[in-house]
Amino acid sequence: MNNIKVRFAPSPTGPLHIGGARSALFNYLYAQNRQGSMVLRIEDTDLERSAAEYEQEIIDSLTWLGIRWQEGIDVGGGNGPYRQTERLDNYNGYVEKLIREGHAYHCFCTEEELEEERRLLMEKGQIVKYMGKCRELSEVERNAKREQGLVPTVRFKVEQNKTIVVNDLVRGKVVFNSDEIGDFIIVKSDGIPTYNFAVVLDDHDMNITHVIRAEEHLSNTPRQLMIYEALGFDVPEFAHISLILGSDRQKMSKRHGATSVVQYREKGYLPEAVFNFLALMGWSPEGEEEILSHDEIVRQFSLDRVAKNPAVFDLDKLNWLNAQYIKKQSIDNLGEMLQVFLQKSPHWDAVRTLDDVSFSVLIEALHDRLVCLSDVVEEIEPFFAFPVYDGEALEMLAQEETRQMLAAFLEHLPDQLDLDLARSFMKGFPKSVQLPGKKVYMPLRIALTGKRQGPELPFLFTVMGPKEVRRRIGGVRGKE
RNA sequence: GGCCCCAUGGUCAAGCGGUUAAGACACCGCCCUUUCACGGCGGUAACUGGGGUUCGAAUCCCCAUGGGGUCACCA
Repeated sequence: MNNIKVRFAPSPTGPLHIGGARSALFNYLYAQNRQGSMVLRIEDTDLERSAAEYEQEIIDSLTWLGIRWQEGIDVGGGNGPYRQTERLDNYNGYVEKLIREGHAYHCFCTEEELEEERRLLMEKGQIVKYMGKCRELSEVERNAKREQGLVPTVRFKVEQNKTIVVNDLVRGKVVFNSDEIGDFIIVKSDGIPTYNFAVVLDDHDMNITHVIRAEEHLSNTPRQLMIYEALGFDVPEFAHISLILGSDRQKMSKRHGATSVVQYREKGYLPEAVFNFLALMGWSPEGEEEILSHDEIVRQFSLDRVAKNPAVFDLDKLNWLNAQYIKKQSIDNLGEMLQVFLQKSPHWDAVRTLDDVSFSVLIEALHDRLVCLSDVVEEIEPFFAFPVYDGEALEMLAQEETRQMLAAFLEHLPDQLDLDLARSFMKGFPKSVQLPGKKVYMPLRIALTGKRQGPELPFLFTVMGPKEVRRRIGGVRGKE
């Protein structure tokens, strides 16, 4: 055990996003690979948008994915509390220190004033930033403002013309100049610290050694670095991983379809598949094998192999991976996993009354056909839905040849069927009626299901049982 | 718009000065299968452009172009 410590620090303003999950995953993988630990911290300083229910949902999503942490909101640890709104007392000392040492000051500018300033700068084509109106306010002036009822924010005083270098583990040196950055707010007028401030304090107080987060935070990093310096903190390592984009190369958002982890969970994606898939978004293993177990990914993970370019979310590939993971499941296991989806089927009553053997056969028939678990609802249709015949189907069934074949079939069909029996029977039947397979299989399939495609006939027979098979074929023959 | 990041097939990506420029998904074809799917085999398809550096550049540098991010009392 070394002292490597990472954190995932979501704000509970919505369900866990695919991109957030990927950030969490990379943190987790890095920590696991290096025998370090991980912290889950909730950044809920946006009182407006944060909601308690999302906190639990995020925890559930991470847990579902198989991501674990050693310290955090739900498991505790020696650096708590892990919810920023519960850490307010921790921040005060730092604010006072910054003000005392001239690194920060109270600002009484109103929203309207700030907006006006921005508008003016925009018009003049200058850099839009806070110009430091309240920077040199005297104590007398400040008291006057307070008496007017103005509640101040606290701004960090940005030293001008300083070069700030972010040493990024995936991007290398990234250079910024402080002139582009205006004095920024570190404590809001409601007394709550802003993200850029709280994140530094918490990462420091929690002994975070590696900050692995999405690239959208890269431009914020110089601000944070200035705070680290003003407070005399050691700076952690940074790694900014690029974003996940939608198919139109824009940042993933709701209009790109399912973007939250729960949505994939509900659709019936396996956590192992999503885990594997997310790992492959921006990271690549050394070998050619891309289907990798949790342990294998942990073993191989390294920030050196994290790509710098953004990645378009590839649903096709996720689908393929998920199908692969489904195929790996044993029949029993798959049957178990399918229960909750099966219950949503209109044929649930029929499914639940199946005996164990027939149920296994049903699952075996579906095993290689499912992309995600929810597909099962559609895939079991041929087994249970009463056939509906279209014109083409009726035409085939009306042929004399077909009618005779079906009559013969009914005669030969055993009264007891298991999968092996059904297979051998189907293999031998065409010969026994001296017909080519072509004249037998497709008409039978159509008679039974009304469809030209679907599971193999022996599966159909076995799950339906001889009685139901007779009933359906009898029904067809009744149609004159 | 300023600043920052990025740039290899449709997508994910390997490559880190000398390769016939991997592999995966998707797509197409063939095979297996008297259905569809699964599976097997094969195929189409890429270094954004222009300048340098170098004996030699997908790899290094510069510019252009394109895409993305960020400039909040959001994180």
